[in-house]
Amino acid sequence: MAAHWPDDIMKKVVALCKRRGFVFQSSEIYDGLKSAYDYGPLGSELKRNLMNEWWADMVTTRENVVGIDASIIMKADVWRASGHAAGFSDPLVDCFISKERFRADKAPRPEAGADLPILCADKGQAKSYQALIQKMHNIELSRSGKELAGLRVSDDGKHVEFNGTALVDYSGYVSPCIGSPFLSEERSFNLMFKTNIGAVDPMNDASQTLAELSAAEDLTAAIQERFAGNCKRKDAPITKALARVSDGAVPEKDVRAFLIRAVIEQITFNSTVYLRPETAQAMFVQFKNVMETSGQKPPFGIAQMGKSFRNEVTVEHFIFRSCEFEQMELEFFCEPGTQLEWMEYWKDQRMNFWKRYANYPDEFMFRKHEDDELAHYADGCYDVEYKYPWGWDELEGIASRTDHDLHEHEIHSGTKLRYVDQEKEDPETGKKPWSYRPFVIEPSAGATRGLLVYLLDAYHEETRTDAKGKEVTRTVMKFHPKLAPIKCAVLPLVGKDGMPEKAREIIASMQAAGIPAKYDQKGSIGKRYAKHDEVGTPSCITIDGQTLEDGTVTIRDRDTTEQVRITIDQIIPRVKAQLGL
RNA sequence: GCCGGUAUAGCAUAGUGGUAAUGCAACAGCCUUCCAAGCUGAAGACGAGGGUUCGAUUCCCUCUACCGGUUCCA
Repeated sequence: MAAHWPDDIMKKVVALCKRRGFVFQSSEIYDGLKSAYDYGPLGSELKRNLMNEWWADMVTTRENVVGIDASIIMKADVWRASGHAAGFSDPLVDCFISKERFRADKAPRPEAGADLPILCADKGQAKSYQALIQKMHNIELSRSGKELAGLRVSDDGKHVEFNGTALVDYSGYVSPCIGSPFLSEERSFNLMFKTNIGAVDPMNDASQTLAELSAAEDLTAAIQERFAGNCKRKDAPITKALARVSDGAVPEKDVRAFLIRAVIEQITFNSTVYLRPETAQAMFVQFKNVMETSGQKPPFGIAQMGKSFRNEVTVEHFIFRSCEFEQMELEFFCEPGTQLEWMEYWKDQRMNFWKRYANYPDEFMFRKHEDDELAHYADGCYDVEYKYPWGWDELEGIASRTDHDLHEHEIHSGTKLRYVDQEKEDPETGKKPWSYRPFVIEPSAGATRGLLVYLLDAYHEETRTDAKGKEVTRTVMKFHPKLAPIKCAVLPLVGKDGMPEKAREIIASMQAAGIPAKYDQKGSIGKRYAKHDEVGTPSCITIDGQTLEDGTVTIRDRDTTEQVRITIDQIIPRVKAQLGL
């Protein structure tokens, strides 16, 4: 944990966010909505500042990167091509004993005839699991320390046995945590937010159709009759479902529910759209349009910032992992063979970016993905990690995705997604021109995670002794001036003697110079300083009696609390310099 | 999801089977010449639903949300 943090840093940051209007819980007056957050007056400024910095760094200061702003609602075909519709529907399984939830495809797979020891965390847990299994299956496993023995996979691999008697069906795997074979059915993980486009709710049609079909004696025949037209299409949900049923792939008891589900899917098929689970796909899908209209050619990038939506297995740590989040992504298209050099380049660029605005740059690091951790199409991936209060965790992923995405969209859409290089020879044929699908480097950052990182990085508590000898704590958010939601506060020392008027005058001149300055007259001067420390305002200008006499003001630094007296015409250049304008 | 914990005003704490107190903050005003000063005033809460009860914020159940663990991602 960083030295500048108190123990309960998360609690304090969350409280400050609410108290000062950075982040509120969504739908709070209706009891709140899980894992959704609203950014208040200061939070929306902070987020906008961060995202503007990213956009400036990635797009407006580079000749070979252009931006897009795509629709959040995208056609289902996009997600079938990207693999999100299928590949992300990971089969999840619950262990009835330990209650853990895990991915079936990642679980250990003891073979036929193997013993199935259940390994618990400690003796107490072993005892309670032993009792639970006895209650559920009426068997007593032998316990040795924290291990329970007696179960094995039958020789044909179909059952879990105890003393030669089949107890339950064997799923082919056991739970990763304790090795239990007492598991629920596989259920797919609903990654994407699905919705329907169109003014008429497709559920009207679905319920009507189901009411008619469910009256039929032979459901399969009734479906075939009702969907005769759709059944001719091989990729129609109803066609696939009927085929699975006739293959016997669906257990008898589940057939009816399975078919009813397929009917609903068929009816909603054409109106189904998804909220994007990542901003990346639009950049692949619009690759051709963007390249042709912007005059770009590889190496070049398409950048996008915006919201994405995922149903998470678990949401946690405030805004760190939420269902609705905001991304800042670049897809950088380059010549095949040059991708790893570009990855090194973007790694540096991105790490420099995060460190630039941080008080503690050493709390960022790279983590290289091991080969077995990489997606099958990727040929390299680094995460930028931050040292959160709960440990190192991800902030940005920089992946080398080969030409996988463009390739998939070529296949699914039938549109060529290539660049034709007139100057170069195709390495395979040796002939000009070279038509290739660019390889892609993808630096994909979480904007809302970045926000959390800088909230944590900025949070400081300083204890000092006040005039009465009492210990007081100063909470100060040491935001980088570029990120600070309020850039400068102008404070009349007291609300009379022409000080407010003078302050308003100064604010008007600052705003005319492009500095968003805020007026604040509420409460004593000390309170106002404390409040602006807490929201991270880098400097406060104070108008006092002397201002009216000689045209000087004091300017106070947030981090040191030191004040210097300057003339009014020095204010703008000084504040501008601090903001890097 | 699951396990454990929590839920009283914006925040922090009281308290009670007969609907709630205090401090800070916020708001209006007065006063105030540099680091959360003072005075006055007004406002604001028992997370939601159900049950037991004459009566529930308090006891019971359910739900919702949050925090900590467990697993997927930006």
